[in-house]
Amino acid sequence: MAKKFYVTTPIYYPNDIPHIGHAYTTIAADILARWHKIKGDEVFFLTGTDDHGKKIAQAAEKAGKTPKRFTDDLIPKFKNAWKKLNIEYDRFIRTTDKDHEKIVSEVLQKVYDKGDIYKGVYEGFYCTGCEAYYTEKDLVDGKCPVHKTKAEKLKEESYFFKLSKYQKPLLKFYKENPDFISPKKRKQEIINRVKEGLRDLSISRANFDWGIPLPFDKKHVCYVWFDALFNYYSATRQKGKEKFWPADVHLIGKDISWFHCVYWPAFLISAGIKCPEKVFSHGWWTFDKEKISKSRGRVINVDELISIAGVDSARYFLLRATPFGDDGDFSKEALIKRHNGELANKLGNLILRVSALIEKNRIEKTENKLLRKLKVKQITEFIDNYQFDKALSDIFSFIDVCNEYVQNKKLWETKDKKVLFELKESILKIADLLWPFIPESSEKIKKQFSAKKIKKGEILFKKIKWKP
RNA sequence: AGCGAGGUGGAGCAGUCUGGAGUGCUCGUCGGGCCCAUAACCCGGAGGUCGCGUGGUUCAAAUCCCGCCCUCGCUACCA
Repeated sequence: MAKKFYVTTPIYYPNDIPHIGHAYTTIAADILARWHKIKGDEVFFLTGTDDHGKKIAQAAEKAGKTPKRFTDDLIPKFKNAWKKLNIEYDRFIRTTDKDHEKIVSEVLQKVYDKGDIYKGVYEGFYCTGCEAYYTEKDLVDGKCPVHKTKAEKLKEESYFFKLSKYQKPLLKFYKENPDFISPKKRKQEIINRVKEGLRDLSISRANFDWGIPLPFDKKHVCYVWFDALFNYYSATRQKGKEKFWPADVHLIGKDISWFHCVYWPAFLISAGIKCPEKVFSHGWWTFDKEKISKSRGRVINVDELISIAGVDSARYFLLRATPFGDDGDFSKEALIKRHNGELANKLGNLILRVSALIEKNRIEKTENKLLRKLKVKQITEFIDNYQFDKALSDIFSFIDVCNEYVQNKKLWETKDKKVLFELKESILKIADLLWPFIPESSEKIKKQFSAKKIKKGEILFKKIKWKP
């Protein structure tokens, strides 16, 4: 029987422009999904948007639209970005989807009945200019960081989730599931903070209505995290999808690891639902060594990312340049260097020279000794352990071996049919392994090299001229 | 301040968990080869006291332990 594999990205905030950060998580999820498809697993890959919340309601009002209409208009931006990046997700969920709203409502009731939700008072510092609450530490000398006006301390009725009650169950859960928080370096960070104690969490608001109403008090709507996190679960309550829960991995940016590693399992334990297998937090990209900042224009959006060297090169670069989980630096120069040096000079060149030689000569079936030098087992292990950079490094080492092989065997003189066969088969294997990373190019290579008559093809990766 | 991560030839990394000659990779640089191929490919060289203490453990430390310096990240209702 086929194994199941369920991978998710966070649900993104629809008012954003899809940028390198969104793309990174989503590409990684796509790679994992494709990888498991190759292995023959039954795969479910979920992404989507978080449509609720006060900020959206306000932005919609400004635009003169209903919140629903406003978000409807924003969704294509994300769907198009994923299409351009060759992301093959199975479902695009929105927190406004009816099935999701129904599940959240049911779970809220369940957790309420259990006694884990109580009515309390939320205190915060309110800035009229922002029409938003700040925590004390956000304020600068008691003033709003944006408007520099004095923030008012306000109290508001709110429902709270008894997070404090789950400190011990969470610590127990982490102990019993040592790989739940990944990579390792995030684990101790989270555990130490949980050990310091947990405060109950406000999960409702009564001063706006763009959200899911609490089933036991319709004056309140569910506040962001409770609503948003459950998307991962509600997507599996559809007919035929039940078997996918619990998720095999939630891919997230390290900024939201606290919510996924603490709130999320606490909610699930309370609701009596199984917890996901793993939450993997990847690192952040800086841009030319500077922190990405929207206000200073230091952000790479998806269109820019693709325009530099194409989709496959962008996908390749993001996963090759930095260990998944560490921070990385993005620059146009670094991307072009990888594109030229690795995809064009090594892989592209190999494809071209071998296809040209085969076109002019013939191949003859033989035992493939060359292929033994490809460390398939090692590469498999790397990908299964989210070490994409190392997997790619090993695949490209084998490409080097192939280029050496052509050279050492002086193929253009000997025209050895058996050696050409070995190369052909090896290239097909390389294409298979690279498919999750660079699907478009991989499919072209496979088509070219499995044809009856192999011909010298188009250049796959054109070199890009670059002057720093 | 607390917690976490990192400091390896000119640049970027791997190697550290499970100690074994400073090993490896990419870029750059110098020299050679080849001409099938995208001025691509292949071979070889130069270049590092592996942040510091000339600290501890050990036959042996980039790797384990201690101290210090520097850089970066996280510190909760903010998606």
